[in-house]
Amino acid sequence: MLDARFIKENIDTVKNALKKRGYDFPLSEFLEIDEKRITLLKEVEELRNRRNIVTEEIGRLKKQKVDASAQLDDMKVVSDTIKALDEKLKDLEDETKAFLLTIPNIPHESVPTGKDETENVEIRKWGTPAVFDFEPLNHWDIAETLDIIDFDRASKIAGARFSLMKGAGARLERSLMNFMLDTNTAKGYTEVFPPVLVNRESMTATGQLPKFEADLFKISDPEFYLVPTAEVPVTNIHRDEILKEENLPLYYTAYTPCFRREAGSYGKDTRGLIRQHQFNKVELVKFVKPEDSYNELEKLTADAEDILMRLGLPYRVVSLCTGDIGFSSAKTYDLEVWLPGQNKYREISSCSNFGDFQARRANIRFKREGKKGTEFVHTLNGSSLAIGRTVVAILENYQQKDGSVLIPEVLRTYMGTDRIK
RNA sequence: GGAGAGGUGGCCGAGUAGGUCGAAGGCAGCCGCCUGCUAAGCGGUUGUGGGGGUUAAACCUCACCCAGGGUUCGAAUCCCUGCCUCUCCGCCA
Repeated sequence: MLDARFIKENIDTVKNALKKRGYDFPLSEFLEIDEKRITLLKEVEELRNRRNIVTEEIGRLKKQKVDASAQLDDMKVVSDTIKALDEKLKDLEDETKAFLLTIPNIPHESVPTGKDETENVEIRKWGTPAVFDFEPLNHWDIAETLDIIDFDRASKIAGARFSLMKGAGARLERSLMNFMLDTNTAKGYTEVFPPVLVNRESMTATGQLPKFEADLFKISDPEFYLVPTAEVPVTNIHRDEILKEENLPLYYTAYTPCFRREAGSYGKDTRGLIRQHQFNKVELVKFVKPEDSYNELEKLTADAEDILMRLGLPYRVVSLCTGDIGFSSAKTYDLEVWLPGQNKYREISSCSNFGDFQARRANIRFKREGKKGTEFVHTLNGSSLAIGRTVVAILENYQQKDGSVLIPEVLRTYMGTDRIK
């Protein structure tokens, strides 16, 4: 969420930023409503002030047993007026709030301008895609041969876009979880294991709601949303809190399953593990001081990259352009891992700095020592990594001519073997 | 699922026959004083958000005693709804 006052004072900046994103908002309409709101607010407050004064007087008069019926009658009218104006005011407040909640974040100046994913900019590459002396297979073919993922039975149990990991496949999934969490906690991230059903407020705080309801699984009676990423519950850990400066930055890492409707992706990645309704992910989340957030984004991205390096998986880092970054994000780096089965790089992690956008929605502030007042923190997060896609990458990059798959060094103690065959 | 109790400031904890309560008191924190140092003691001070105001302050004002409604000239205090916490019974991994 952007600050209403910031919008008012920087109308052109906001307009341009949103245009770069491909959004066109009736900002002047917003300003009009907001101005009405302020005018009405002043009016109501003045009436309240008067009521407070007279009401006090009535108290005094009554105590002295003096007749106060004139004041009483007066205030009855004033109170009715306040009530009426309050209703109007609430409408205007709701309107401005609803408006603010649907305006995306302003991209950072370093974000490349572009209309869609074709204009994202490659920042760096790591590793060299292996050269195979045979035709590399897709991960689902490898998995079928090794009997470690059962897609047919998964669709019997649940439906399309679900998977049943089995034997070494299930173990690989679990090994990756543990490897990632262990690596992250060794770097100072605090491990948390949060709820994966959350309330509406939490989804609104991180920006999934109100705009992207269609992407979410929801249950009713009682109402809960299934988290599409650990970002949601972990960022909400500190919702409505005032943090101490000395405690910043805060680093968290969390494993959670993630649930996504994948509405509108019919026909895309229908086979295999790439796009599932339920997948596992280890996430990194940071709460930092505003002046540190872009440096922290680089460090967070490096921490996510480190997982890929340790696994020996070739990847590249892409800076998403203004037309492709997410709604809440001010800047995003995607990590794309090399997939021999598809002969291309595919997203495996997304690392973002949200600036104060989520913090304002979630009301997460901090207090500087010796300064009065509070400021919003900056929030960041990134996957380290999406586990399903990491399984895909390992199967495809480490496949051998005989159909077996080598296990990356760092996973062998977790897997209890150096090869799946 | 059934039966009860409760939600007040950073924390503890007063305050319910409605009025001068943003809220006693204590603790913690901050600033002074005192003291050889520390402790104790003494005095003062310390919430958040909005609107206005100022170069910036000061300052003025509105709101906030879980949340949302209601009654009333006036609500932390009364009524309703919701959320959360706790205790007992039942059920359950």
